[in-house]
Amino acid sequence: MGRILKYSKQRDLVLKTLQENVVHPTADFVYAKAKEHNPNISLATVYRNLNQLVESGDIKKINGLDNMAHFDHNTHKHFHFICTKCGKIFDMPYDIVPELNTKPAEQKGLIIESYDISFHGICPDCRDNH
Amino acid sequence: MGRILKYSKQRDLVLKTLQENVVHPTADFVYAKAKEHNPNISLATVYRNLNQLVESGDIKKINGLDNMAHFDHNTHKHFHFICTKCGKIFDMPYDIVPELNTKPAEQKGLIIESYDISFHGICPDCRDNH
DNA sequence: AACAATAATGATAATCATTATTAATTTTGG
DNA sequence: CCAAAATTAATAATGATTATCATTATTGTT
Repeated sequence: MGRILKYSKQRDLVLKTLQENVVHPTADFVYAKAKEHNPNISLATVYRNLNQLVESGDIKKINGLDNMAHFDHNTHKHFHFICTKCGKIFDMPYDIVPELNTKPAEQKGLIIESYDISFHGICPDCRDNH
Repeated sequence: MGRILKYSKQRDLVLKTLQENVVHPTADFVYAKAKEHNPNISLATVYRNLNQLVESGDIKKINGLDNMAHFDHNTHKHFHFICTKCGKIFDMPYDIVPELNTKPAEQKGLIIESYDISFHGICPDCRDNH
C-alpha cells in the first residue's frame, strides 16, 4: 500500500503549477515554473511529487511522446493530439471515438479495461506559419 | 535524406530475429537473441539497425508502454493491447475501431494524419493463473 | 507547548536506456 | 583488385529519472 501522505508546500506548489499551465509540461518545465515561487525547490522533489500525484490520481502521466514524460492536470477522460511539427499537445474530446466493438478482443480472452488514443498531425500554428 | 544502405549480416540478423519472435521485444531482447547466432554482435549495432529499419519502414517502434522502446515487425495497421499484470503486448485488429468523427478536431484547425490506440487490461494467462 | 514517529526535502550520486565516437572492417560498383 | 563509403565492435557520453541520506517539516498525542 502507499504510505500516508503528509502535507508539503512543495507538493502543493507542484500541483498548482501544473493546474495553472494549460500546456502538458515535462518535469523540467514544472521545475522551472515552481522555482519562480520557491527558488530552493529541488528537481528531485518535483519528480517525487509528480509521481506521488500520479499515484494518488490527482494528475496523469503521458508517455511515449518524446523521450520525456509529460504531465496532465486534466483527469477527465480525454485523448491527446500531438503536432508532429512542434510537438505541442492538444486535448481531444473523449466522445470523438464511438463505442468500440470489443468482441474480437473478448474472443481472444482479453479483458479491456481502458484505452488511450494519441492523434498525430499538424496544429493550426504549424499549418499557417508554413 | 537518409544515406544509402549497404548490406550487413548484422542488420539481416536483427530483422530476422524480430520477425521470428511473435512478441514485441525491446532492443535488449533482440540483442540477447541475436547473440545466439552472432556472439560478437554489439548492443550499439542492434540499436543502430533497429533505428535504420524503423527509418526504412521495415519495422515499427512502439513507445510509451514502459520506459523502453519496443519493436514490431508487423507493419500492417493495427493496435496493441498491453496486459497491466505481465506487460506482454498483443496485437489488435485495425477494424476494431470504427470510422472516427474528426469534425471536432477540424473545427479546432487540427489536421489529423494518424492515430495510435493502446488498450490496457488483463490477458488470458494473467486472468486464469489468478 | 514539547515529544516522538515518520514523511518530505535538498543536494547529489547512481541508474538505465539510448546515442555518439572512433579506429578497424566490410560492402559495393567500377 | 581498388577506392569510396557504409558498417561494425567497443566503449564513452548523454540525458531523463530514481535512489540515497542527513536534515527539516508535519502530525497526532500527551
